[in-house]
Amino acid sequence: MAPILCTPTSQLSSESNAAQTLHLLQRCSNMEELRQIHGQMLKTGLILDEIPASKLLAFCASPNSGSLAYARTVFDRIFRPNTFMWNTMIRGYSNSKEPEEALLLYHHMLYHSVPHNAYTFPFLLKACSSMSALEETQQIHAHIIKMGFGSEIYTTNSLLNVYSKSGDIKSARLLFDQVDQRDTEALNLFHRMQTAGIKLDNVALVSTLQACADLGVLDQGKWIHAYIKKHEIEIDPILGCVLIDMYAKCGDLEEAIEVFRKMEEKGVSVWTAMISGYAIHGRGREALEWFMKMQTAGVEPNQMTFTGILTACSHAGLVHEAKLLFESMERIHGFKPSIEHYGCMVDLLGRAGLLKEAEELIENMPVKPNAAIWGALLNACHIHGNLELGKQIGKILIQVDPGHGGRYIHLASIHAAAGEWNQAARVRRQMKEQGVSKLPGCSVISVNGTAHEFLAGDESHPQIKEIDHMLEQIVERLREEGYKPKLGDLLLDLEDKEKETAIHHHSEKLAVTFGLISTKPGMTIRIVKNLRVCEDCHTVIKLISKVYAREILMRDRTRFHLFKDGNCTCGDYW
DNA sequence: ATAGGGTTAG
Repeated sequence: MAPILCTPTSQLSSESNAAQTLHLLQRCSNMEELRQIHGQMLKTGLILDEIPASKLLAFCASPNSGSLAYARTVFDRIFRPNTFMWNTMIRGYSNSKEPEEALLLYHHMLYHSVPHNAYTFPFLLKACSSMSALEETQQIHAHIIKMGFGSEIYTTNSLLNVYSKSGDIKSARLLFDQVDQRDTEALNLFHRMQTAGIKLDNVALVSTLQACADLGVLDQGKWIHAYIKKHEIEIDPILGCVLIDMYAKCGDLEEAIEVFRKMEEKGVSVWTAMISGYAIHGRGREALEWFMKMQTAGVEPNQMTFTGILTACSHAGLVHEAKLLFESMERIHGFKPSIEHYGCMVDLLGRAGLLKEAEELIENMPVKPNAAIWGALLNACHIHGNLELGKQIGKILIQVDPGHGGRYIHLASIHAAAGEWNQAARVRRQMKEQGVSKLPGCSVISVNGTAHEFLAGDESHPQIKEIDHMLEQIVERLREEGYKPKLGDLLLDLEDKEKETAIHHHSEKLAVTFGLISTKPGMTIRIVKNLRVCEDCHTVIKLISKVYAREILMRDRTRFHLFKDGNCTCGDYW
């Protein structure tokens, strides 16, 4: 069949015919009818008319009609589809299971020099967002600027959304790397949006704040809060919730409380965000107070509130209180505990050393245990040196979760702690054979608004010489205080001396050391680590907090540690 | 014809 060239005014179709077909298309409700209309259009030549053809396409490609393939056959036969038609197809694929097809269409569109309009990019970026295509997003971003859509509100909000959402840290990093590299796209985006007088609305702000919370970048978060105040944006319940969460996760609970205080409508989710905030800071007693205050204020807790409060109890070792709450969930509030709640309880019992009880809970609970449940128990075995059970659980976990590097590392270090070096090596081999890699530990410290990132053994920092020198001094000084490096479960095939060197160059030690050289005495050092803090580092940082009279606030994978006068708020359980 | 919202166990 010959390709069809649509024209705005087709000679072949009478006006009344066109009007009638449009009417039919508008009322069309299923594919069968549509096929008939399509047939008629082909017969009468109306398919050559741009508007009816566009409508036909839009119907086929709309998300709920579910006949994208049909739309494609129609589209492919049109000789020179107009911008609307291209957009329609891109939109269709962006909502489909093959969003990459949207990108391909976009390439064709570029190739054929079809002009873009304001609708093109939001559809395209949606496709990027659903496939986490960060590199493509950057390229498209460049096109957006080049083609002059850089200040179009839908387009910029879509961009912001992809950047803050695609692939957890990577994307958001791009947004916030501006601290280091002033030229990154995202900073430009923010700047351009501001200079163009574009206001970020609540929804855009929510995603941006979430990125801040994930990364723990307090400065950025504050900047956005300031933006909200400056533009007098109303803090609705969701924005408030995320703002509180951001402050809590960035280590500034006091500011979270301020936000809470100023909010007019305090629903259960806002209270829950506060309670969860106290939880990750290990401030369990206060979390309980808030939990009570909430109910006094007439707000009923929901399932998530219980997750929050049980986590708070867990991190603070409040076993008795947690048991009462757990029991009251169903009896008083009518909630059946979910797997998350059981997870909290297993974690809580395990941390408290009540391994037997934790195991019993798992056996008797009405839901099938998942990887998180076993993970909590495994962690407890590790903390309390229950090697036998630990090895058992470790094996189960590797079966349940074979692609998760952390599981192998955990099991291997349990073997190592038992002095079973061969076994430890075997687990590591197994991990290698499975092609599983360990997520590298990474610590970030912000100094004067600049983020400095350290990996273990990282030599790339411009001041690395100074840091190394200081680190040596620190270790010397701490040895005088009785510090001995804990090499016990270090898994490298190295001599002790080399192991020491390795352990002393863990990312968190590098970050703390850098903090000591680059901030004024007495200033709190703030660090965010992507994994759990290592045991030796935990000991060293406690000592540093005493010897160098510094407060060090560190967020690791699970919670905050506030090191002060030689102690840590986690009470050495984490 | 347009994009995008929330707090939760390990």
